[in-house]
Amino acid sequence: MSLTLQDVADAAGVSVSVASRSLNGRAREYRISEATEKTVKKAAAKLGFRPSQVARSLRLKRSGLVGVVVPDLSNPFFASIAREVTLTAEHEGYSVIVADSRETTANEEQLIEQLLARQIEALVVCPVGRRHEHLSAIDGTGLPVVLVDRGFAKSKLVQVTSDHRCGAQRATELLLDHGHRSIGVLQGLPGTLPNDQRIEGLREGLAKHDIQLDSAMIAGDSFSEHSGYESAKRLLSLHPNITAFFAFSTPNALGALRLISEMGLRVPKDLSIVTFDDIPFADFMSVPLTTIAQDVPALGRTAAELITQQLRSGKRPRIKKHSMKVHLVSRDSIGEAKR
Amino acid sequence: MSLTLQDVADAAGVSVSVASRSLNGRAREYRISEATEKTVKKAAAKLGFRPSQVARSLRLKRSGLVGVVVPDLSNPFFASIAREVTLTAEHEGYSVIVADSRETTANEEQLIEQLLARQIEALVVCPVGRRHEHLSAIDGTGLPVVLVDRGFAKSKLVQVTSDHRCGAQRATELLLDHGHRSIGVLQGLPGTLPNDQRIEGLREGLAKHDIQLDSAMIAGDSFSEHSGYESAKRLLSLHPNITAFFAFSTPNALGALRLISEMGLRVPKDLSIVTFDDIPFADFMSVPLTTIAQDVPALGRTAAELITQQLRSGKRPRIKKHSMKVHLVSRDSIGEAKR
DNA sequence: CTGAAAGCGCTAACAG
DNA sequence: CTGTTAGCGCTTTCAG
Repeated sequence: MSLTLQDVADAAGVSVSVASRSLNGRAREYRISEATEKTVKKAAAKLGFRPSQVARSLRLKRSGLVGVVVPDLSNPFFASIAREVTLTAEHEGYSVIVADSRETTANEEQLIEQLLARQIEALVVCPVGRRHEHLSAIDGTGLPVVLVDRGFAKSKLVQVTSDHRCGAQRATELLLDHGHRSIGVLQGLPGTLPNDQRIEGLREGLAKHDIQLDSAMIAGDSFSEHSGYESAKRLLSLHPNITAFFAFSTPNALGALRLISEMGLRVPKDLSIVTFDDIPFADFMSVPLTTIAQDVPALGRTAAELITQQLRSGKRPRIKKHSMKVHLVSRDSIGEAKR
Repeated sequence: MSLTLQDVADAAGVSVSVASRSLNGRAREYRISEATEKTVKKAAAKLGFRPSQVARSLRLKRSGLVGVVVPDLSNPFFASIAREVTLTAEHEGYSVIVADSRETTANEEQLIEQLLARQIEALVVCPVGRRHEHLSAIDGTGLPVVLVDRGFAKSKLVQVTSDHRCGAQRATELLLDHGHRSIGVLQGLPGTLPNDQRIEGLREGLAKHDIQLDSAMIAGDSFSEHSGYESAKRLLSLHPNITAFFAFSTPNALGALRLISEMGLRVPKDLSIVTFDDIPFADFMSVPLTTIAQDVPALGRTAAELITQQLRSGKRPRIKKHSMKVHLVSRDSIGEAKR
């Protein structure tokens, strides 16, 4: 099959050790004559020698592999995170194995198991759900683990998430500033950190204006368009006086938008809407959505940095929870509340 | 560090060979007593033994790794392809290493080199550019290689692409049927198969109506929004009688759209537009773009199937070029040409 | 039915 | 300056 170091050594007329040392740029260290080094390198090049990383991994006990687990790689949000990790990993001489958990924790666990068997040196995961025992267990092992996006409030894991609380607060205040007092909230998956932190921000935003959070105004069970549509429908029928929606994800908002247009209403004339996340092509939308945009590449980049730091230093980062700034993108989906 | 088979063997009071055989479900084959098998499995479970894939790979000369190289993982198109490959690979017990070539062939070559060093068993790549010698070389090695999206007309590589020609032909005829005779073409990267096949389809569509392709009506040098904007601008100034644009990618179309709105014109009243590809959220756009949509998951799935077939049979597929159907998504960006 | 031992391709002591 | 050799963790002949 493929060439081995022995072949190169033979071709160069040296021993494997010399060949190994020459090719690994350690000729100096071992005081190998420049001539020999050249010969070896030339032989390797001529033969098209490609050292086996697996043999290397076994010997060095370093696989040079980083695992990335996301719930859905076709979602631009996760793809972007995976990309950032991949780019820095490549830069650092690592390769990335990506795994797609298809939004289920069982898969997530199983895939991580596989990754560990492959001797990955670090793991970044965008967890699916609310359980994290399996992740904590790995972290306890000493393997660097970084969580992205979905974190867990009460865990010592290293995690990087957007500042959902602050973002939600701003969104809320924005609506309040436009006179909205009856705000329908289209939430995502309850129990996840992003969702719950946004609720928290919402509560704080309202509190600033001395308004109590009314849980009857919250609906939704996932970050999907379907959930947005159904929740908007339900809220609107229960509370016809609603003047604005706060959607926790763009799909949620899109669902609401669909309902609104089906009802023959207009945004922002009849109903206002603000949403979390941002989508590509937002500028070309018929309803230019005002959103709280996450800096997705920053999430990925920070995770990657956290990983490389640990890989290099062998030490855990001091700070466990990393919060990425969000920013308001004002478009045109918020109008003045009618009284 | 982590446990070895020896540890399990010790714990179970057997030899490594028996341990290995028991855990690999080959107890029967080796006529190991059920009792011993159970003991071993129990011991392994209790210790939390995880066999080292790298040692296994070395011994078996099978890494269980598939390489995927894309130009930009954050692009939903490529992310979706990567996902499909990942899902089937996972299903087949393989893991996927993804690499992001950042749209340059030099990176692509280098990353593939790394993947080969990792002893990948198959490679799927969405090539960046126009060169393919490096890919053909690998293919010659016997390693299964499948190209997706950007193919190469004159190469014996296995490739799966959309039926760009047929799609372009339909788009062209659609425009012609609406009376458009002066059509500006916003092309992508010339020299790539998708681009050139679309030109071909365009030519055929026109030919059916006895119209000659006028290369002066074609502009553009990449699949980017910038190229779309600039090309539309140039074409419109050179040929003010243009009544419709045929954009080769959604970004190209978006660029044109931006120019059109800057000029205070309306789609489809003043100008019609049809585009290739499809974007998520297209239904929510202010200009509902009529497009020729590719079946992106199908591209990825087919590539994955082609790979698994080869992995299983060890044989090259008979058919090299695989063409995926495209379909017309009629929205509302084409109007009747004014005369 | 079970065990000893070789060897996958590489690196690093150790010995010249 | 260079070569010999052990061994990373696993599977698989080959001998019992």
